[in-house]
Parts: sequence; structure tokens; C-alpha cells
Amino acid sequence: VLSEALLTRPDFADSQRSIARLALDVPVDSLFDFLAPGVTSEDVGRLALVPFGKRRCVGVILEVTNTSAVVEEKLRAIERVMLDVPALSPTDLALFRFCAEYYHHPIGQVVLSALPPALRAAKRSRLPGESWFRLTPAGRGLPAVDLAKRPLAQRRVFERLKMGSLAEGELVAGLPRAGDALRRLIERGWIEHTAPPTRGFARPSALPYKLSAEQREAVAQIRDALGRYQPFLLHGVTASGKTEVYLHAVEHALALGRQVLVLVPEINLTPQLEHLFAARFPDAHIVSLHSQLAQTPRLRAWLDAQTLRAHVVLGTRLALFAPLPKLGLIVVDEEQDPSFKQQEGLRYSARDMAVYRGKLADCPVVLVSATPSLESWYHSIQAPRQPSRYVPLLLSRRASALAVMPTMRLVDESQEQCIEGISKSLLDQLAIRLERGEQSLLFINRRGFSPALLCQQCAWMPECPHCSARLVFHKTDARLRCHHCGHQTRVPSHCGSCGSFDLAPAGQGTQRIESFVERQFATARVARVDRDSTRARGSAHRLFESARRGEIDILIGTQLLAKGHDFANLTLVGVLNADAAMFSADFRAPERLFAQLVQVAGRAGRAERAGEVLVQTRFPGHALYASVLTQDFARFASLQLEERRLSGMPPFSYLALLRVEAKTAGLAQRFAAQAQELGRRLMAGVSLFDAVPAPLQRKGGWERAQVLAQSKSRAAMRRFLTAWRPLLETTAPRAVRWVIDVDPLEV
DNA sequence: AGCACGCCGACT
DNA sequence: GTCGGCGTGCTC
Repeated sequence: VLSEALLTRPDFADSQRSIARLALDVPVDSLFDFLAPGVTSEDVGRLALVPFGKRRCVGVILEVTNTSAVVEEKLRAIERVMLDVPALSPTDLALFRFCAEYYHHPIGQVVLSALPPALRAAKRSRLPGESWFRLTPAGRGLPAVDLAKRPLAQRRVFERLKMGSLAEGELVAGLPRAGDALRRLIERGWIEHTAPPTRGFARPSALPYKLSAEQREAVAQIRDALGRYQPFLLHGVTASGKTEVYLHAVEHALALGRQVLVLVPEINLTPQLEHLFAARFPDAHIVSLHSQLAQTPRLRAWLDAQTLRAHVVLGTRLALFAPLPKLGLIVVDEEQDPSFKQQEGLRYSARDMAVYRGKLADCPVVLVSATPSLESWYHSIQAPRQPSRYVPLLLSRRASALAVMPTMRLVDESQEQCIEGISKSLLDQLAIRLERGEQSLLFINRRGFSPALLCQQCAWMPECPHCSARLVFHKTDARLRCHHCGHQTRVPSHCGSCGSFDLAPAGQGTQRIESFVERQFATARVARVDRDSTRARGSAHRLFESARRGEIDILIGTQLLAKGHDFANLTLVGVLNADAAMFSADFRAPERLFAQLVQVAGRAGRAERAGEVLVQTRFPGHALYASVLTQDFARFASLQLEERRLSGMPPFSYLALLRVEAKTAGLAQRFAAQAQELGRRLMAGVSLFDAVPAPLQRKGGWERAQVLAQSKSRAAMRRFLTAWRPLLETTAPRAVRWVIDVDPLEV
């Protein structure tokens, strides 16, 4: 009787075996169990190669147990634990878990999307860079006689490691078949991988930087917070020296032997910032991480971060997931920038997750902006005893006494003569700058020649066959392009509706402004900066450099141009289509316009010459412009917050958006409506808006609908989504694609 | 997501 | 009689 009972007790039967639970890149919110002989809880966080269906996948070991709910026959064995890659730390895993839970995204996809693509690919050759090795305790205690029996290469490796840990290169120098020797020694448990010794830093070699009183105060507060969790909102007008403040903070963190993570919105900004960091911290190893990096350098940077070789990781939102065992400071520059929110797959906000990561790592998180998001701003103005409070750090003046704020002026388009969308006042000012040998910038957030082609007879306009959008006319290569799906065609010779040959471009884009300006100012050196002109790798950098050297008189471009770049000789900025934001249904449009205008205005007059900004508008009386003109963010923010409070929008509520896509509008709409109905029955402190077509109803051949959920309580929203999602999973027809977007940017 | 299985229309 | 369409279901 006893033996029977023992045999049927699963935990007894299982106590001898080891089962690893892995995160795999499948859209299922569960872990997968594998037989894993010899794997212990020490291996949690390691990557492993497993057979999965007909495939073979890389997964991450998240748990090690000895029981499984899966029937015995189904369990398969791990093929190999990847011991050459260090394990992800418990803190890294905690971040992934939180991310999966908060964004209601499958854990496996969160974990795997955080890994560099080179590690995700199952078939992988040697890791780049150098591994470091050391003797294990068993190796140190190894009797000399045992060693004497080993082949020569193994003995030599062993001898070399007696002196301390070594990089692979030095370890195997001059040894034949050294790879085998290393493997054998690892198998015997005599040597193991280890982290390379951390390099110490010399103090920054550059001259001491003179900080203003405000800057010093800001640095002091961040420095005092090193070693504990504390978010800051570093808010300063453009050119107030925000970068200098966080560089000082970085210096303090490095001096304590901590690693630093710096997130920036644009790939374009990383080389510039990398140079700045390299110059300031010559002894620190600075790596950058962004999606344009080739696989091998990206893997290398990632491993450098994980093995403590890198002191500073600088990158775009994906750098948030870089493993940093000694993380001591996080900086999010231009924290309001929409590019911190990923718009497909795992729809995470790198800024919000950075704050959580700071909590996990017990370190300060510095959000930096001249025009903070209203969410961050609201956190920073709440009563000091509020636990969620971000400590405000204010820089109210430009750093150089000589650099005055640019003046802003509205130009009423309805009162002025405009040629090709440019007013007489702006043309006059451009002429003046040319005469003085100063640079100008024309900002128009629309690439192409004109946003539409218009039949002069019947007002027909070519539209994208896959999207509910007009095709944009690109004159340089005589094509019509869809800016939403990439579809393109030749320019039609005649109207698709009435057959007339009288088709004309309607409205202005960067190309049209460029050609007009070139005609108007024949001697001026004109350059256009948009996604089309900077497609080739490095071309953006070359354009900016050439502008910086003063080889360009008039820059014309989209928001690519608005960010971060300093042109000392630039004294005039013209803004051409600011009004577009007024027609947007999105409740964040004013906030974005304000940020964009302040940002682009910040390009003017960064040195001693005063800058001037002309904003062309048809609505000069609009309330929004009153606060833009003063560039008074606090005033703008308090007006906006009042509106948000009245409308119950964030930061006074939390939003989640169910986005539905299907091949027919009916199907998308039906599922959205059904989802709303299902949700309505669960409701607990969450209100659901009616299912509606998405702002861009058709995109890339998919019809889109959406349901907005709103709640006063973040916890209630989380509970609601947790209950709603399984209902959607079981009821969604296969022809429907759907995703829950938590804290959506545009609704 | 992949990748199989499976059950109905046009082809050697 | 087979090739292949994509609907349905599973992967430890």
C-alpha cells in the first residue's frame, strides 16, 4: 500500500527530475515545460535551445521545478543550455514580467523581443567579442596529478588561468585546438565563464564646466538620490543646459562604479550624443543600441552591457531592455517624444518602463524635456507628499547669458499675400538672413512635393488603393506614394474620374518648398532634410554636419530637423503648416504642437545672435497660440490640464484601446461591437466607448475599428483587461486581428 | 507566429 | 485521380 501511494504521488515521482519552464516566442501567454536534466535554479535567466514542434527555438529559462502539469509523453528535453551567454538577472526578468502583465502581452514574446536578434536566431556561430574565463573552486583544488593527464592545450589553458581571469584571446593565444580544450575544461567543471574585470575611470579629462546655480542644484539633487529609486522631471527651456546637468549626474553615477542608461528618441541623435559622451568620459566604455545597428555590433553592445564592460548604454527605446547588472542611473531625454511608445507588437512606453526599471534597480530616473508630457508634468506638480511624485528640477534660463530666447511671431495667412504657401513676411525675412550670411530653417511637417494631386475639372484626387488616404505627389521621381503603407504608382496623365489632363499639385510639401525657395533665391545654398533625402545610411549625419559648418543657407525639413541639432548661425525659423494640429481629433494634438513649435524654435539663436520664429497660421486668435507665443510651458500645461480634467482624459484617467483589424469593415466593426458588449458585462470601474472606425479607417488593406476603455483607476483597468482579454481570445474569429494598446498615444 | 492537418475545386 | 486553396488547431 505504501509503495503504491508513493509511486502515485507526483512530487515524489518527480523529485529526481528537473523541469525547466521556458519563455518562447509564441503568441500564447504561458510558459513551456521541458525536461532539463542537470538544470538547477541557478540557471534561471539562461538561454536554451529547445525542440518545439518541427522547429528548434531559443527560449529563456524562467523557472526550474520538478513538477509539470503537462502529461509526461509530451515533455521533450532541452537540447542545450547556452552557457556562453550570461544569465539574465532576476531584475531583468522582473522587468519583462511586469511589462508582459502591464501591456497584456504574451510573456514569451516580451522576453524574446528584448533579446538582440542575433541571440534569437537558433543557429548561431561564435559570439562576438571576448569571453572571460576563470578557474572554478573545483579547478583550483585540482590535484596536479589529475592535470598532468590532460592534453597539452588544456594544461596550458589551465596554467594561464592560475594567474587570474583572462579574456579568451589571451587565454588561447598560440594554442592549437584551443576551442576544444576550453570546452573540455568547462565540461569537467574546472573552468567557467566570468565577467571581465571592470575598468576603473579616471575623472573626466575635459575642462571643468561652469554650472549655473539652478544647474548645480539640479545636479546635487540627482547625486543625492543615487542609490535609491527617485524619478525626477528635469524641465528647462531650450538651450538651458539640461544635457550638461545630466552629464554631471552621469559622472557621479560612474564615479560610484554604476552603469548608466540614456534613452533618446531618434536614431539620428545617438551618434551625436555618443561623441559628446566619449569626449566627456574618455575612460568610460560607451555603447549605443538602436534598431539600425547591424546584428553583430548590436549583440556585442548588448553583451558588453551585460558583462559590465560597458559603462554607458545610449540608445533608442529598445535600449530599455539592455541587461545592466550595475544600473545606477537612467536618463530619458525628450521624455515627451512619441517615439518612446512602440506602435506595433509589444506596445510599450520606454519612458514609463524606464521609471519602473528605476524602481527595480533602486536608482534615480531623470526625465528630461523642455515641453514635458502632461502625464510627467502632472506627476511633478502634485503635492510633495504624493508618493508617485516626480521631483521637479527647473532650469528657467538659457545657459549662456548671451543666448536670448527667440522671439515668436504669428503671421496671419489670411491677411498676407502668400506664394507657394510662404508669406511675404517670411520671404522678406529669408532675404534679410541671406544678406547677413545667417542661416534659416523652414519647418513643414509634410514630405513630398504636395500632399495631393487635384483634377482641376472635377476635384478628383488619387487615393491609395489600400488605405483611406490620399496619395502624396513626389516630383523628384514623378511618383505618387502612400505615406501610410508605402504603396506607389506612376503619376497618372489624366483624371481617373473625368479623364481631364488638367491635374495639378494641391498644397505644399518639403520638395515643393525646396524648389520654390531655390527659384526665389537663386544664389542660396538650399538643403532638404526629410525621410526621403536622408534614406541612405549616414546621409542625415552628413547633411547636419554640412549645415553646422555653415555650408547651407536655408534648411527645409520635417520634424527630423527639429530635434537636438545646434546650428549656431541659425537665426530664423519659419513654420509652415502648424494649423494641421487644429483639425486633429486626437486629444493630445495641442500638446504635440506646442512641443514641436518650442522644439523647432529652439533651433534659432542658440549662440549670441537673437533668433526669430515666424509661425504662419489662419487662426492667429486661437487660444493655443497665445501660450505658444510666450513659450510659457507652465501656463500652457495648466490650461491643458484643466481641459483634461473636465474631459476626464489622462492624466486624470487611464486609457486602453482595443484595436481591431479585418479585411472587411463589417467584420472589424462587428467584432469591435461584440468585444464592447462582452466588456460591458464585466465592467468594474471602467467605461467603454462605442466601437468606432479607427482614425485612419483603412490601412494597408486592413479595415480598422476600435473600442476605447477608460478608468479612473489604474488597478481597475488592469483587472478589467485581465478579464476582458481571455473573452476576446476565445470569441475572435480567425480573420480578425486585434491587440490591446495600453496607454495609447493616439485615440 | 510557424507548421501541420484537413477537406473541397482545377489540372496532368 | 492529384496539387493546392487557406480554415482550424497545437506547439511543452
